[in-house]
Amino acid sequence: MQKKVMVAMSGGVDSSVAAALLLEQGYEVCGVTLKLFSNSDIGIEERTRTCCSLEDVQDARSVAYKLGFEHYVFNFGIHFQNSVMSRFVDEYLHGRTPNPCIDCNRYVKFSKLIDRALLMEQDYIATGHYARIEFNGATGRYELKKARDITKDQTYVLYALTQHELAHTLFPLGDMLKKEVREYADEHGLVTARKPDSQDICFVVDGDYAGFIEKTTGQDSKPGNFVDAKGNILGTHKGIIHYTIGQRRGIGLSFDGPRYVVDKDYESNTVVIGTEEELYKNGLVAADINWISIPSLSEPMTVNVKTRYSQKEAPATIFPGDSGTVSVRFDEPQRAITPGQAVVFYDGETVVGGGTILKSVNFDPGL
RNA sequence: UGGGAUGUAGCCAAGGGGUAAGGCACCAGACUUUGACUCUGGCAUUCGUAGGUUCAAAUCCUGCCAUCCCAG
Repeated sequence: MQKKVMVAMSGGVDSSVAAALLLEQGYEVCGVTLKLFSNSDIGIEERTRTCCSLEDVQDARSVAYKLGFEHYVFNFGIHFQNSVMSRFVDEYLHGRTPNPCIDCNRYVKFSKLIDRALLMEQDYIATGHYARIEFNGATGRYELKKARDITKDQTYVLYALTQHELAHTLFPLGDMLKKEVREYADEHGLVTARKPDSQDICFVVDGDYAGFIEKTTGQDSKPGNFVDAKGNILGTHKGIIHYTIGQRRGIGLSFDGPRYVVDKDYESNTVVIGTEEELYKNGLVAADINWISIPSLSEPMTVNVKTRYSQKEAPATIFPGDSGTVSVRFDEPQRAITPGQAVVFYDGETVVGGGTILKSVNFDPGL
């Protein structure tokens, strides 16, 4: 019998095409656009364009209308507020660098949306993400695999999906190139065909994420010292939330060459700056691990590792650690390993699992 | 107050008669479904200041000012 799928439609080109493809494939499709916040929530004018603007909802709705299926709007504002925005602020205040897109996927788009979809007697949800899901009969597990269009692969932001979520999710664009998606949208007259790709944090309109944090907390960020690795004071920073590890711009101090943020200390409110070389570490400890292709890690495993979005993977060995943590030891030192960011483990095309970086470490190279 | 040294962009700095290198910082674009990195481009009609010499002065000369160092 015909399977039912609810497509999460952002109002962009990808999710529009995803819906159209599923329809072609014979699914009974309905669309939903998640209302994640209103402009007043993020302190901007009601009319300003944002990712959850009325225009986007209307674009999604008009695609649904054209293709002939139902379209709903779910208000997930409370979930987004609790699980994404407030976490984002809290992480920054504690000196870490969060990745709100991953939180949104983990806590809102997949978990909450799947709950709701199942309640509405749907079989699946679908999104316009570039990734593939396959069931491995040998292990009995659902696997997350890289997209065919490797330049648009989004597995890095999807590592937190559980087996239950993967079992009820479809990624229709996993085998398509971005170019083909745009062409398809164009040929089928979808209004979203020419819309630009989204980027930046959706709830921070002008790129001023620090301003967002200050507005949310109602407090200006506290200035502190820039120091070098030896603790010498070099200058004054604008507040620890303005910096992330590996960052060059915004230090405002002049040296004989470029300097980068190499560490942040929340306790003393200091930002440590140093040279490019000082950014390299050969290991890290991660927590909050989600395993996908394996049930758990019981012995060391050789994998390829990404410590940030749009970064080439690096070979490493992962070791099970205390209380569910994982230690990662890289073959070669890696640049700017940043607490709060996601670390994702790959075995070829397949996502083994991933977690949140707790801290970078330097393993003794001799061991 | 003597003696010495130095003043070139926000910072460091080349240039010592022929029309202002470079680095850092900063700004703008590109790239990017997070923060970043990276890339490309921009950034001194003017060299502490006032005169003088010269076809031509950041460059030579003189006065003044400022800063630093050493004496006392």
